[in-house]
Parts: sequence; structure tokens; C-alpha cells
Amino acid sequence: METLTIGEMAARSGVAPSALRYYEREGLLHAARTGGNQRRYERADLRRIAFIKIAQQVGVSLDEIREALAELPENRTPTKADWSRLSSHWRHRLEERIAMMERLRDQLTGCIGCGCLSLQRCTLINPRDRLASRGTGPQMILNPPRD
Amino acid sequence: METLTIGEMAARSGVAPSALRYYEREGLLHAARTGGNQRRYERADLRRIAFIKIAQQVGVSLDEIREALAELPENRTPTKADWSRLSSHWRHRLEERIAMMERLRDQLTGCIGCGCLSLQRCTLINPRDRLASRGTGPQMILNPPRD
DNA sequence: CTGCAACTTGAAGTGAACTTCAACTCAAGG
DNA sequence: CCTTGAGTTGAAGTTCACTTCAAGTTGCAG
Repeated sequence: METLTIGEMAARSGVAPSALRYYEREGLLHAARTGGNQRRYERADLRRIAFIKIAQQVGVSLDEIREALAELPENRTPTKADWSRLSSHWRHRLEERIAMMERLRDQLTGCIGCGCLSLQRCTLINPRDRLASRGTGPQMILNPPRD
Repeated sequence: METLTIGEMAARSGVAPSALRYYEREGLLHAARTGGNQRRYERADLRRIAFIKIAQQVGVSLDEIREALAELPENRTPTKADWSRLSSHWRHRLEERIAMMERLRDQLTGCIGCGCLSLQRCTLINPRDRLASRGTGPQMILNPPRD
């Protein structure tokens, strides 16, 4: 089994065929085609999909994921080193996000519980990078606790 | 200044007036009205909004936030104790989410970098509780590292 | 060769969380 | 009193990340 059909990819990755087609339209994924125009994926694409899923977990939009994936070589199958570089970048993102949530955790009870609370003292703000999550409205991040 | 207008609330909370009206339609917020039908908020509502923002940060949908807020007393201004109870619940959510992301972090480089990778070994799965984030598609969570 | 599950496409639909718009009313300073 | 910035409504629009649909095509097992 050299290549995988879209159905097989869906089964192995847990991502619906419709989503895989959507990712392709959005430029996150590319599949070779058979003579009859059916998609054929390589096993390496599973790694790509895993990356997409993980990045989404971290709260990154498909737009940003596309940009990140663009850093992978197009002419050859990405090597272990290529992926390491990319993942260490996201690892950074992840660390930041974790740190943010830890600060949130450490302040939550105190802030919400007491009269002080809130947007003033807890300094929930909207930074330029919206790591937080997709969604239209303003996204916020908890500032380092400094009060 | 006893009560706050919608504009003042927006300024103080960082949430747009349109969003505050939306929250009211969705039953997350309630404002008194002037004779002329304009909204007047109490300072306590800032706490409510802070809670909404924080819960969103954690990846909870407005639906679930509404349900949580329903546990607050309706007849009186929530006390410190009321808020503490609620926030400790979310603190739990937050802890879980942090733990999930830490597992993700610990496995990311190894999983993505090496040939093994992926959806098999890294066991990214879709649990019954979609803490993760809003969004339509299947949401996943990283299982406790057990390989 | 046939049958049928699995694939193809473009277009339209979905749900969450808002925003924008048009037309109108209110409230507060001068 | 009058002006003007802020507020009101319902309806429609937007973005993201997909899914669903209809109508047609492909590929493999028997």
C-alpha cells in the first residue's frame, strides 16, 4: 500500500473526508491524483494532518497553520529535522499559552471571588497576538501577575 | 455614579456594546432599563462579564457559560462566596486544560519529529467532553501519555 | 464486464459569536 | 429648547471551520 485514499486518510487521522478536501482548498494539504482524478495521499501527509490537529488544539487558526506549513520544503518530503524545527516553534506557542493559563488559574479564585476582581486588577487584556482561539470577537490573554 | 451605561460597560470590560447586547439576548447578562429604555448596568455586572471572558479563555461555549451563570442567585447580587463556588468549578476545568496542554507539550517534539508520530502513538483523540474550544468540527484532547 | 461502494465537484447550509446597518429615540450640556 | 453623541431595535451580514447535498465518475471484487 503505497498511497492512501481520502477515506483511508480520514480513518487513520480522525479527520472527515470533507475536512480533508476543505484543507486542500485552503492550501494546507496537497494530494496527488490518479488518472481518474481521485486523491492519493502519502503516509507523510498523516504527519501534516497531525500537526494541523495539534496546532488547532493550541488555538491557532487554519490561516496561521497554513503559514507555518509553508515553511516546510515543497519539493521533497519533510525530514525529521524539518518537523522538529516547526514543532519547536509551536512548542513555544504552547508554552506561552500554558503559562497564560497558569497565571489565569493562579488568579482566578482570588480575582473573581473578591471584590477587587476583574478587568482592572486582573488585567485581562487583548494583546496583538491572538493565540487564544479562533472566534470573531476580541480574544484576551492574561497578563503576567504584577499586582 | 450608581449605574453604568452600555458604553461605559464596554469601555471598562473591553467587550463591545454589540456583544453586550448579544449576551443579553442570549441570557448571559441582564440590565435594568431607564424610563427611556436604555440599559443601566450595575458594577457587579463587570464581575459577570469578567467571568464570561475568563470562561471563554478556557474554551467554554457561551451555552455552557450561561448554564454556569444560572447557578448564581437571581434575586440578589452574588456574594463573594457565590463567585468562589463558581470559579472553583472553572478552576477545575482550567486545571484539566492545562494538564492536557502540558501532555501535548511533552509529546509534541518527540511525536512530530520522529517517524512514529502521530495519531497512532500520540493518541490524539476526541473525548466526550469538548473542553478544547468552540468550533464545529471534532475537537480533540491529548490523552495521558501512556506509551 | 458488471455492480456498487467510494470517489469527484460546486454550491449551499450550519452554528457559534458577533458586527453592521438603517431608522429611530434618549439624555444631557449650552 | 435644541443639538448631538449615545442609545434602541430587528434584520441581515460576516468569519471560521466545516458538513451536506445532488449529480455525476471511478476502481476494484466477483
